[in-house]
Amino acid sequence: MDTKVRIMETAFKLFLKNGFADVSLNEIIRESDITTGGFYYHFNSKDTLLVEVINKYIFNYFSSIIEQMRKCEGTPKEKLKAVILLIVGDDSTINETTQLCESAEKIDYRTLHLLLFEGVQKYDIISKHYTDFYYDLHEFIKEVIDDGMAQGLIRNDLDSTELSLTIQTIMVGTVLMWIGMPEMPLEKRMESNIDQLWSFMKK
Amino acid sequence: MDTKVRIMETAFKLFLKNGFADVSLNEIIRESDITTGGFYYHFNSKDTLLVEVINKYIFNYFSSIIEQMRKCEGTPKEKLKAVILLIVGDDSTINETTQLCESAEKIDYRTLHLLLFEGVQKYDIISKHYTDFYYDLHEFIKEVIDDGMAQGLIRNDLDSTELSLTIQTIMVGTVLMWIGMPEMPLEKRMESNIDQLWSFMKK
DNA sequence: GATTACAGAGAGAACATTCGCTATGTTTAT
DNA sequence: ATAAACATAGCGAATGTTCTCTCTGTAATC
Repeated sequence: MDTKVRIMETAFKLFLKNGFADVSLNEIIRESDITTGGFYYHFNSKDTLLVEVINKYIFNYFSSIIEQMRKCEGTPKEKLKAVILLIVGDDSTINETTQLCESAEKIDYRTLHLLLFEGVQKYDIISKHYTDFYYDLHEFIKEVIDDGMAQGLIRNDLDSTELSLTIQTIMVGTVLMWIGMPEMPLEKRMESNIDQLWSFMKK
Repeated sequence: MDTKVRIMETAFKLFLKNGFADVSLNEIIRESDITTGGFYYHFNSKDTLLVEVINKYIFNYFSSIIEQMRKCEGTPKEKLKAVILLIVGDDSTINETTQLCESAEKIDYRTLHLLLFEGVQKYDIISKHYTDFYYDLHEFIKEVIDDGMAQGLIRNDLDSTELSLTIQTIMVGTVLMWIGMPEMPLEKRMESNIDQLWSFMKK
C-alpha cells in the first residue's frame, strides 16, 4: 500500500481509538512503521495530516451517504430504513467503492460518530459540514415523505416538514441510543422504531 | 469562593470549551489565579483533578436529572416533556439547588453533551455511567407509559417497552438535532415531536 | 547525476510534576 | 498570657519527559 495512504489510515484508526487530541505524532509514526523524516516528506505538519484525514474519511463519509441515499429505490418505508442503515454503516447497505477504509479491518461506526462529535466541538469546519449533512438529510427525508403523500401511501393531514424532522430525530436518536446502550441490538431497535413510525404515518 | 472549588470550576469550563484532552495544567493554573504549588496542594495530579471534576459535574448532572424526573407531577405528556427539558438544561425546569455551576455564568448544555461524548469515548467510567443513565431513563419512561395506560390515557394495544424505547430515541435524538442544527429552535422542535408522538399514542 | 523516498539525530518549546520554601492561623504547654 | 509546635495554604524555581518539527544524510531509481 502507498505510504501516504498507510499513514493516513493509521492516523485515522488512532483517532478513532483515542480522539483527535490524544494522538501524538510519535504514535502515528511508530504505528505506521515510518520515521520522522518519512512522515515530514509526505506532510508539512501534523495539522496538515489532520485536515487531510478529515477530508478523506469524515467528509467522504457524509457525501457518500448522501449520494447512496439518493440512489435508493423502493417504497418510502424501505427508503427511510436504508438511510438509517447507511448512517450506522451497515455492511450490506454500504457500497464497496465508497468504503471508508482500504485495510481489511472494519471500522466501528459507533466510535466514528463519537469522533465526529469531538470534531464538531473542536473544529469549525467539521461542525459546518455536520450541519450541512443534517440539512441535506432533512431535505431528502422530506422528499421521500412528499412522494409518499403524492402516492397516497402516507397520511396527508400531517405537515411534511414537521414529520420529516421528527423522522430525522428518530434516526439520529437511534445512533445515540446505540452509543448509550451498546448491548441493545441496533437492528431490532431500528426495525421497531420504523414500524411504530410507519403505523403512525401510513394512510 | 473556596480555592479548590474555584480550580475545579475553572477546569470544567475550560474542558467545556476545549475538551478534556486539549486543556493543559498551565492553562488551568493561569485561569484559576493560582500557582503550580498551590494546585498540587489541592490535587495529587492532573488526573485526580479530572476524576473529581467528572464526579462533581458530570455524574451530579445525571443523578440530578434522575432525581428531579422522579419528583415530576402532572399528566404523562407533561412528564415526558419535563424529562427532555431537564436533559437540555432548561432554566425554568432545573432546580436551583442542583445547579451544576456556582458561578454566575450559565453553562451551555449543548457543549456539555459534546464533552460527555468525548468522555464516553475516552473514559470507561463515564461510558459506564452514561449507559446507566440511559437505563434509568428508560425505566422511568416505561413507568410513565404504564401509568398512562392504567389510567386509560394511552393506547394499550402498544407494547410499553417498545414504545418507551421509541420515546427515548426521540428524546436523545432531539439533543442530537440540537447539536447538528443549532439554529433550529429547540423549544419548537420539542413541542412538535411530543405533539406528534402524543397524537400517535393517546387513546 | 538528479530526483524521489525515506532514515534518524537533535533542537527547542511545552508538558506534568517535584521540592524546598514562606506566611498565616491554630492548638497545646507552661 | 505567651511561647513552642504544628497544620494549612500557597509560592515558584527546577526537573525530566514528551512534543512537534528541522535538517542533514543515504540508498534506490530514472
